[in-house]
Amino acid sequence: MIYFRKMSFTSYIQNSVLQSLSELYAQTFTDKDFQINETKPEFEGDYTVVLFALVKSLKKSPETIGKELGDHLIKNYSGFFSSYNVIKGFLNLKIDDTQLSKILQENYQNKNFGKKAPTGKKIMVEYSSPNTNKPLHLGHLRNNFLGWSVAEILKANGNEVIKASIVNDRGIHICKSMIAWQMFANGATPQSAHEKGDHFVGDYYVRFNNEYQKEIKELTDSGKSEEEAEKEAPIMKETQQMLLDWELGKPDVRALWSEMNGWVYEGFDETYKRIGSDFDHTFYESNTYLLGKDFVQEGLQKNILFKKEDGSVWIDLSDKNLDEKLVLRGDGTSVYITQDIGLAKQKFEDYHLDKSIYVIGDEQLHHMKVLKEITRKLGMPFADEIFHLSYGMVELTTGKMKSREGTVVDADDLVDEMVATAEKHTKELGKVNDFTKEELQELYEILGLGAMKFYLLRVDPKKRMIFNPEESIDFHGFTGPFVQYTYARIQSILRKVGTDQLAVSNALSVSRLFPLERQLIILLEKYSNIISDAGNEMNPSIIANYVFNLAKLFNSFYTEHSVSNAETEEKKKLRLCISVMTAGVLKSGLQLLGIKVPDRM
RNA sequence: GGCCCCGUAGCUCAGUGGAUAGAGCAACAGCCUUCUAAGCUGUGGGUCGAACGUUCGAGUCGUUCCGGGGUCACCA
Repeated sequence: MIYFRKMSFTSYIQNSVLQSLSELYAQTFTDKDFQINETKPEFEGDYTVVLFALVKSLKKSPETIGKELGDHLIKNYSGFFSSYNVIKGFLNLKIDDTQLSKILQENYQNKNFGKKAPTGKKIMVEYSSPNTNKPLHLGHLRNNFLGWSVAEILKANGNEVIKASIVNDRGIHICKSMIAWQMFANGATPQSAHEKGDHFVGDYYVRFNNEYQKEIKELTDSGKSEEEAEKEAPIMKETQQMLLDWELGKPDVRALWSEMNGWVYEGFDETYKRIGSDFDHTFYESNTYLLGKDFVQEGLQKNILFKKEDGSVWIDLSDKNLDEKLVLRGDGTSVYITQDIGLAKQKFEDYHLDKSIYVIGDEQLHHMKVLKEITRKLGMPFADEIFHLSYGMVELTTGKMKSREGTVVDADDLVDEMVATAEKHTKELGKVNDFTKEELQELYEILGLGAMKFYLLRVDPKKRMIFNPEESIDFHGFTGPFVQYTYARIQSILRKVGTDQLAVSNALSVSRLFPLERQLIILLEKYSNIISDAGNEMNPSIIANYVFNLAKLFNSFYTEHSVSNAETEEKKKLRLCISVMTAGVLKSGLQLLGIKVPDRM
């Protein structure tokens, strides 16, 4: 039986204030007539009602309103509020300790605390979307972590979520790797080269570009213009021919294509498995690139699309401040947007989606806007449920990552480096010397990936971020390991004290709470709202910030108050409950970020 | 040039229109015989890019400008 709380503190306070206002002043108010904030630490109280906006309609001073409202709340909700004070237009309310104990009592063991009841909505989150001509890099990591985390956050908000990826497995870029392999590999395979498949294929892509540049230089040296050279370079001509052969389905080309893509998928799978990315469905462009042509005919009939003299088909988006956009070439072949429209439609039809989310970099904002507008003009019912979750590019201190210039931070290398750093720190501290080799390796992975995921998810997705490859990602402060450490510390308490007595006694009879105790319970109570906010904004950084603040507050509590040597047995029980619940929320929050927790570190 | 995003401490970032703008890193000073010091406590550090405007109240909303980035492909 999963237990979902009906009302958070803030909505309870909001309701009680609304109720009190109407009883006091015989007027109707809405939640826009006042605000509820957390009380600033320098004032006495937990939550603050900001009253200024009420002054006009009530024609009373804010102090008077505060006094009247405060008295009324204390009188009518005495079990909930214990005291109040008014400073200028701020009504500071203090929540009764017994109310806090009650919340703790009811939820400290609830594994689903903060999660929402089913909405019945089905949402697809498409992310990752790699090309098969090169390995994954830092930018893909941000995409993968973001997509995975948003999917989990949407699940926590009660939605059914389908994680999907579309693999760009066809096109000129793969042919480049294939041509270079034919020219230089002498039949080598990832096995014979002892290399991960995606890196192996990626190396031939780089090889292609080197060769291409060499040919261009030779041609320009012999007097050709740069433009001519680019067209005439033999290796490029071969590549273009190969793409044509691929589209015709020439068996030898298709066989090589399958084999090389297979190598890449083996490499990708290894990386995905290690970083914890998974997909419920994978689309392949080789299967979808012909989609979307049927709507062209339909659009032409409805006069939404028009044909130019050369036979190419266009849509006019000038009324939406966008230009004309080509949707079908003169020779009848489709362009990128064509298949995107087809795939969008297929997704909604095959999966009966309520919403389709695309996790794609902000460089494609325009493209996604066009896609949405075209589906709208074509009258497709799902047009408004296409959502582009755009995120900022990851750049290096030295500028953008460019695969051709070798300035790409490789995903596998970075993971290795993070895990190695975790190993170094762990060995220096020497707290887990009794671990087996396997246990140690698992710990390093948990910590290294935790540091990396937290680092990439703690900032607002839509902001571009700058990564300095010279400075390793930190393990102190606002980091994954800091939160993981707090969790491990709590496990240490539980090992020492044991939780047996909690199971027996249900009643928490502590009447007075210390500031840190009540602050922790109040912060824990907010987790539910945090999950909602993160879901509404599709923003994992809200979770990351929350989980950090919770860990930080717990660490203060930890140094200030002892659990095992608590002043009384009742205090001990209370603090055990706080510790158990904090650990649970930390674990749950980190899980939404794709980060695991260790029992010791 | 049109459209979109960003500009907060030395660095990386928080900050639903509300009180004296906050963290982490870096710097400095303390705290391990007691549940894990990957921690805790404290100090210093800011004309919130600039100027007007709306408001009882602006880092937050509006306008203009300055600086940075993206995009405006018959590439994906």
